[in-house]
Amino acid sequence: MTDTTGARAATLGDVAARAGVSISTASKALNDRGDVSASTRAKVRAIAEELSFTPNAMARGLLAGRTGTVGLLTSDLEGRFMIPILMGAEDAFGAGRINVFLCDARGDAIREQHHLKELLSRRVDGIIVVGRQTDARPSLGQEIPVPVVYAYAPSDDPRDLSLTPDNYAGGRLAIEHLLSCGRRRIAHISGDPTYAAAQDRLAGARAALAEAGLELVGEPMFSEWTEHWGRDAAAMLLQQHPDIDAVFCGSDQIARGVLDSARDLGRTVPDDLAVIGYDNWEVLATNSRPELTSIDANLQQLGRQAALRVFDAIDGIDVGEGSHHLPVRLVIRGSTIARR
Amino acid sequence: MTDTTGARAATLGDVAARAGVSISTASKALNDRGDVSASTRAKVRAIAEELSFTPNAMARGLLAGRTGTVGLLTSDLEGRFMIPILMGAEDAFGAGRINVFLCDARGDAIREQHHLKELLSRRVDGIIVVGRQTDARPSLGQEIPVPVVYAYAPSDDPRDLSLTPDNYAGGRLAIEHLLSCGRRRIAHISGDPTYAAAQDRLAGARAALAEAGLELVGEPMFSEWTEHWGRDAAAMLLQQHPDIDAVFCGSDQIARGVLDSARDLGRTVPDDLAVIGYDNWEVLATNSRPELTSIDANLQQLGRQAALRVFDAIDGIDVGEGSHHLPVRLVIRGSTIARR
DNA sequence: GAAATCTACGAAAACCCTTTCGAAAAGGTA
DNA sequence: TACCTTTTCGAAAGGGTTTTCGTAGATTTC
Repeated sequence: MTDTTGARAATLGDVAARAGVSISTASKALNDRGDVSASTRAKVRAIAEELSFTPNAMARGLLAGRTGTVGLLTSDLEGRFMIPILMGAEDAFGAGRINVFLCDARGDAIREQHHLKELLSRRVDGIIVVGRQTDARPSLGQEIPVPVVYAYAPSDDPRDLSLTPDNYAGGRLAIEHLLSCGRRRIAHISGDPTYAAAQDRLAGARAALAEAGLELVGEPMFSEWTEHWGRDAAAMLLQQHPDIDAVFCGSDQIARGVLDSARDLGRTVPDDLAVIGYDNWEVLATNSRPELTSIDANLQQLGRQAALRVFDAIDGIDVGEGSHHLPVRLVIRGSTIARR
Repeated sequence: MTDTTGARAATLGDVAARAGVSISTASKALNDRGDVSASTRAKVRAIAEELSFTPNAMARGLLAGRTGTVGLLTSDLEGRFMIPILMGAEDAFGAGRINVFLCDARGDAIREQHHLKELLSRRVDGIIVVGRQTDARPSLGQEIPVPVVYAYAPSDDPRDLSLTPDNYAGGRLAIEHLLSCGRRRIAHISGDPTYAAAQDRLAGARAALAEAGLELVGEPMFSEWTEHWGRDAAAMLLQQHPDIDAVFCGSDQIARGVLDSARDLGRTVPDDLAVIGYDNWEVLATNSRPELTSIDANLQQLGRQAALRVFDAIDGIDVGEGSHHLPVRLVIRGSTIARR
């Protein structure tokens, strides 16, 4: 246990006293400001180094009126969508010498309010709200004295700025890819139909099919975002419509289940049946047989974007409002195109 | 975009002025301290509410010498081991009105130093260092003016306090469970042999076997922590030693691969072959056929513990030193015991 | 009615830093 | 020598809060 208790951190006053100069001179020496002789500057610097002086960010912030901190308010840390977003944001902020307060509300509105108050009392310069679904979530309100950006889950108030992945485009992209692979009889297995993500992806898929003069084979199948459901659904599907040549899955987990059932039923992927997933969850997508083609929502990029918007807002740049749908990306692997 | 720019947050002075009392009286009224008449207190409270006054935590911290913040220094946010630890810590801190600064060093020592300096300049009251492997990592040093606790990856300096899951006990537990299921011919497939986790689990497993007068069947197989390797290794293993009745896998991913190959080769799990994983990664463990028995490292608990230790250290309680190995837990599912 | 005791409030210090402005010292010019 | 410029430094304010201590007024006691 590192515990140098009692060893109070050195203050600027300590440095100044030790160097035999005034506090103001010491400050100027350390910050390259004002008129300080080279010798004095060097001396102060040396002493500061020796005492391992670190300016107190609070005292500094008190003066500047900015803290150089940002709050990251998530609904559900567990959710794997949070992590890349969080990484992207942390990354962007880190580059700008801003530190991140992490708060996990556990999906509880009361806890969220509580955390929000804490963040405000810490005088964060901005807030990013990360939701766990792409469904709209309640706005924190317009009364917040710092800029707020919503990531992944958009705010239900159009006056807020929200960044969310473009699930519609993702659905299109998936189908367009399958079509370009020569598939024509395409079915859709997805997760919980109450998720906006499920509906948006389906809508995109239908639009792309319609443009090609096609329709989904059978009704889209909804239930859970699990491998189990993927297996069960695929088994039913292949029995009812043995003539399908592709399945667009609402998630990689579902796709894994579909691959499993397809193998059980003697269908060869991708020759006989192409399978495309969604989310590009590497652990699942790159470890299946064959590896899984998937749609990647560029979440880390989304986190970066959110951070940059907050940056701009802090600098007084107007960053707009409304829901912005960020582009997604197709990652092609063996489940849709045979190797060589 | 919520942006009430210019709407400076209300200060205690504003409240006091509006209430027609002095700043000190206002402070006492809001903090239930000192002698304030009930009527004055009520009045101040009402005004504070009206102005939605939130005390400036910086100014408060400046005085108190404590910030009520803790730094969480991770090496690799992506790693899924971080997240539960982070959740546990955030949870414990949240209960104590402490906020968490999150810093991701991306596994880079220089970036870590950089973040450390930032945290110190923010005058965090304590630091938790979360590593991505259970291998010992370089200590941050003894010169840090606040308590430091290492979680998951222990520090290489025994004077530091480290909390790490007990992989040795995990290995024992896995084998003891297999033995109690009546298995006697047990093989081991694990990941990267340079990981302390791999070696510790193996050592625990061997110890448990030795106590039963048994040995591993064949040499333990090491390579990667992937499903692919699990499949390949299992195929080899079952060819070389068709008579094995159980496989202890170093990770759930490997176990998934083993299940896959076993099915391909016509082995029935668990009747014919028991499989046990490690990490209890729910997404993998509960979606396999059959579901996977696994060892859970209680990471969220570990995060909580780390937070509590930091709490204690902040309160001046000596929390000890050295590497502490936290208990792990067996989660039994269908891959080792047939349903009913 | 004077002295002692309470009660309620305010002034001011302290926390640590940055910044502005004024002053002193050093050097140069007429 | 008197005056001016340049350079270097320090005093002090300001930021928002908590806390200590002093004081004025109200109330009680003999």
